[in-house]
Amino acid sequence: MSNADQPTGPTNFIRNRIRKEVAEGLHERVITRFPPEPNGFLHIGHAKSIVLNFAMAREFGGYTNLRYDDTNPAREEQRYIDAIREDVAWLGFEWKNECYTSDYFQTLYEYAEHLIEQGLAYVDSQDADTIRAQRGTLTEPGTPSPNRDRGADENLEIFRGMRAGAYEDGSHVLRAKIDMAAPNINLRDPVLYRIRRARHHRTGDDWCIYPSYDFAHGQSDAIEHITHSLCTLEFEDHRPLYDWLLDNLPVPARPRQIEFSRLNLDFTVLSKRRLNRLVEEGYVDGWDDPRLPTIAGMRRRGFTPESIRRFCEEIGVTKSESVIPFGVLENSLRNDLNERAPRTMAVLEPLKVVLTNFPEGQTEWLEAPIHPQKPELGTRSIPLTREILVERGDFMEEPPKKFFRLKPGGEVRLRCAFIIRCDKVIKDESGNVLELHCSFDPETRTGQPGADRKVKGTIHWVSATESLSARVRLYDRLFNVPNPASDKETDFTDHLNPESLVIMDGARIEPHLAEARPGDFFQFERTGYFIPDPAASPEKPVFNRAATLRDSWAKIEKQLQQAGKGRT
RNA sequence: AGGGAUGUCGCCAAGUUGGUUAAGGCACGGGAUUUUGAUUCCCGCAUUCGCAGGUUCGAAUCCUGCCAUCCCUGCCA
Repeated sequence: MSNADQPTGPTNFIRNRIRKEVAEGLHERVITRFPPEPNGFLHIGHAKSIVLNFAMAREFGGYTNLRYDDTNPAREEQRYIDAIREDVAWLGFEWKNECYTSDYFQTLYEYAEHLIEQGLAYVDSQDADTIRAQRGTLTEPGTPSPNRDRGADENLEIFRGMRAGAYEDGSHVLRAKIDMAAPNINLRDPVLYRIRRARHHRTGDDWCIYPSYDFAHGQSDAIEHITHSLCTLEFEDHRPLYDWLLDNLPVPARPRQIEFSRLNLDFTVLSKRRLNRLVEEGYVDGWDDPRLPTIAGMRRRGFTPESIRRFCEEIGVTKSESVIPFGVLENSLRNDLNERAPRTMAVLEPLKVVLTNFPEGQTEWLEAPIHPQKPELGTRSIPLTREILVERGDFMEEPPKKFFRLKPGGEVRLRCAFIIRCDKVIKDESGNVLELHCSFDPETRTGQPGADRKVKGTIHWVSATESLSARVRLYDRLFNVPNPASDKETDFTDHLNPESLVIMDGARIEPHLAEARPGDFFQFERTGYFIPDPAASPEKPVFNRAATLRDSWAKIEKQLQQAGKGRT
């Protein structure tokens, strides 16, 4: 899998700008970077950034680096690095270099000394609270630190002492000397370095001072000769600082930062903080829970890399904040899997049907197409027996109008088999339907001349004796409100959907599904797209539902219900 | 004394050197095909571009003012 097998996406302001710059000869090639902080798993919002970064570089003859932005050892871990690497690769992208901001710690340190020597940075020996209080407010300017005019030599001496470990955590910071009255708060002498005795996952105890994001990011971009540093809108205010640092440091290249709006999806959360809480507090089963919008979760849910990439291209890249309906994501999966998924039948909530005119003890093997629109994909064999199972929901004793499935005295087609008529409903003493007695019409058997007789409905089924039992996990949206994080009064976890996971242990599947392996995907006809769970085994098949099929009957049913309510 | 952004159909989003009929996708409504109420296929869906003025033969595109929303006061990224 290479970066190149993606089609060029629709036009957007970044692509247009780069195209123009390239046309003007500003760049020989475009080099981008994807810079996650390894403090959590990647989610669909990151995918948007990944797709953008790789697309721009690919389109303009360059490459993309994967750069771990690891400047805060207190929050970063190796396991996240590994997960991120796996996810980017799984999405289908090949980065040129695997980089770490920590690779540049020495250079960054030298840049800091350079700034001090130029009189553009100073050591502040006040505590965090004091510095915060002096920063001013949104409408009032800050006040200068008493250390602001410390001489370069003294600054250098203390800074070297900081690096050497001579001082306590928090006793000094290095600050840029810009403008305490700047309307942009990021320019009010931002902190560049802090003392932090924490073991770094890569550099160990080599350093006890660490650069801030602002001091690290632009310089790292320059070191890697990144031409376009694409990031999200909240960094827009940082761009003047990004530029100030690059303008005042002897960097080897001059990258430009361009901001775009981050992805929002309804009925879920896309902040690492909240995702982390869901995982840490046990609301979900780890970072790869299929209900999570993490790449790992979506992979386990059954999303394909293709569908995620397509989604990211469909939604576009702009600077306006937008919320994409979750259904758009599901749709891109459906579009992909509709083309590629082999068809099979599974009955989630079985109801026994006895075919009274079918010989007892006989198993007949039928050939069913793997894909109705693609006969070249061949057929599969499915066993038919006297006793079969159909979906409980496909039978109604007193159906509403337009119910085209099984009802007493009614006819329906068994997919890939023949038309049956419901002759008798067997119930227990409390009125629960136990089984149905049906007779089939041999003339209508698939392949027979009578097979084209029309009936309104076709239902799926499985042999009662030859099918396999399986566990099926049905996933639904994690939250029951469109924007769970919007409400300031309640915690977002209050909006968790209690039915986001429904486990069906009595499902029955076609026998060939015993051979299903991780990486396979299927359409269970009429019910949805499913994949084998990685934890499943041939002895105990488990399937996860990635998405339902579009269901216009559900829509009609809803309308009927509402119409009924309206009348009373 | 604030600064930075954004506002085109229910949701995304093209379109911005002003040029006449405002792409496309999703959703929605209608119809056809269908042994998945799936898929596929037709048709419909903004006299209008946050609002109000102005410039112009002509404005979503230029100017002025206003309104709404988002981001910024971590030694997080």
